[in-house]
This record gives sequence, C-alpha cells and structure tokens, in this order.
Amino acid sequence: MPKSLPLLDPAGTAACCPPLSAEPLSQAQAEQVAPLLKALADPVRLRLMSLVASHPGGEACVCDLNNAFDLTQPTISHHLKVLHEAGLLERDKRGVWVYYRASTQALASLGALIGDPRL
Amino acid sequence: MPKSLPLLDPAGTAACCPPLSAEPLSQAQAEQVAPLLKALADPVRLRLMSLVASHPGGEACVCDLNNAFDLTQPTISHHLKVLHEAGLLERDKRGVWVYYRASTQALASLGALIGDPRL
DNA sequence: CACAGACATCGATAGCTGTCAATATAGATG
DNA sequence: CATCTATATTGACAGCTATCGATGTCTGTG
Repeated sequence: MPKSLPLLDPAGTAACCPPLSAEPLSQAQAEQVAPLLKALADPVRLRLMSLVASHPGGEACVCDLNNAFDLTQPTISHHLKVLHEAGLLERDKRGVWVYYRASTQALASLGALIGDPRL
Repeated sequence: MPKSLPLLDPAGTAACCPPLSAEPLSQAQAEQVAPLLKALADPVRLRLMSLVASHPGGEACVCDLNNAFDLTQPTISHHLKVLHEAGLLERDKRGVWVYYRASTQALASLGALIGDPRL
C-alpha cells in the first residue's frame, strides 16, 4: 500500500543542510551534497535538466532529448543515468518510451543551500 | 571614481539565466554556468566556501582554513584558487596573510537558477 | 642583509569522466 | 517467432583533477 512517507530527503541526499553561510558544513554533509552538484556540473546535463524541467507537462521523452544535442544516443543515456542516480531526475518507462521528470524537491533544496537567503 | 555599475554578472558569469524550469538553457548559457557548479562540486571546496561564508566578518584567513582539513597546504591553496578563479571567492592580501570572502552575488545567482522559484 | 613564516606554484601520479562504436535488452507489431 | 525501434550497457580511450612533495615568492623582523 502507498505509505504516507515523511516527504523529506528528496534524493536520499540533501535537504539536510543549513545554508552555506549559516554554519560550516560538516565533512559528512559536504560529501552528501557534493555528488548532487557534480551531477549538475556539466553543460550537457544542465541543458538536459533544463529541457526536462521546462518541457510542457514537466516531463520529456528520451527521444526528444536525443535530438537536442550533437551527441550519440549512448552519451545522452549516460548523462541521464548520472542525473537519475543523483536523484535529480525521475524515470518513468511507458511502453517503449522512457520519460524523465525533474525532482523539484532536490533542486529546491540545492538552490536553498547555495543561494543563501541572507544578504 | 566609483561608478554606479549595473550590479549584474557577479562572477563575470551567471546571473544570466532564467531558472532551470522556465525555458531551456542555451548551450552557451550552460557552458557559462557549468564551471561555477564544477568549482562547487567538491566536498573540500564546499566546506571551504561554507567556512569562509560562515566566518565572523564574512572572511577567513588561509591559515585558519588550512587547519580545518587533513590535507596539505598546497592542496588547500589549489582549491582556493579554483574557487577564486570561478568567481566564488574574493582574495584580499593584507600583509603576510591572505583573506578570502565569499561572493554572495555569485552564490545567490546560482541558487536562484537551480532552486526554481515556482513550486 | 639574512632569516622565518605564509602562501603560491610546479611536476608527477593515480583515479575519475565524457565520449564513442558495438552490442544487448525489451516492448510493439506483423 | 522474426523484426523493428527505443533505450541501456559495455569496453576502450583521451583528457581532466585531486593530491602530494619540493620549491619558489613575498613580507615582516632581527
């Protein structure tokens, strides 16, 4: 049965941390957050996230994404896997097609951590 | 004379882009933003940013930072250089000591781009 | 000037990563 | 079952990067 889960820890990762400038991140926290940023820190993956997030309906089919780049299909597949394993993209296979959807929670947490509210 | 500058483009980089989910990033935009994320996408550098940003006065001396890690001084120096060249840390040499300060503008822009306001 | 301390740079090395071509898998369809 | 199409996996390779030890540079001090 669908359990009414706590709804936190979007990517099994980081809604964990106070903003960067509040108090210093522990090593454990840093090692938890870094992989998320690493997944995002690539031009192709940034555009993939953006394409998916801005797609009508909030999801995009791999077939659409492949055509947006001058890269081979395995390469795109690789980048999607990286983003998915980081918890930034959710997969949904429907028939022969696979749809990806951005994890708005994970993105929001990351954004909040980096873009300090104070200032 | 101090000019009342536009106040944008914090790191010569990215206050450039609409949030990820508004409309797809161009390749040029992605290639502009990715280096910032890459600089941040390392546990040591994340902690360095956090240590500096959360330090009283908003700045920290390298001598303080060195002791916070089990790494050699050249390695810390290297990471600081990466962050500085990305535009995320500002350097200020005062006598023998060097102080670093987080670029709150760059961080805010990045955070805004990633953590979509909608939702 | 000589020296000591703070920080940066250099050179080397092991490990990671983006890309591709080739191949596999899995769903739809005849 | 045979085949086509969409996506994933594998293996290989070039390029990047985190780290270190050694050394250089600059600054204050005796």
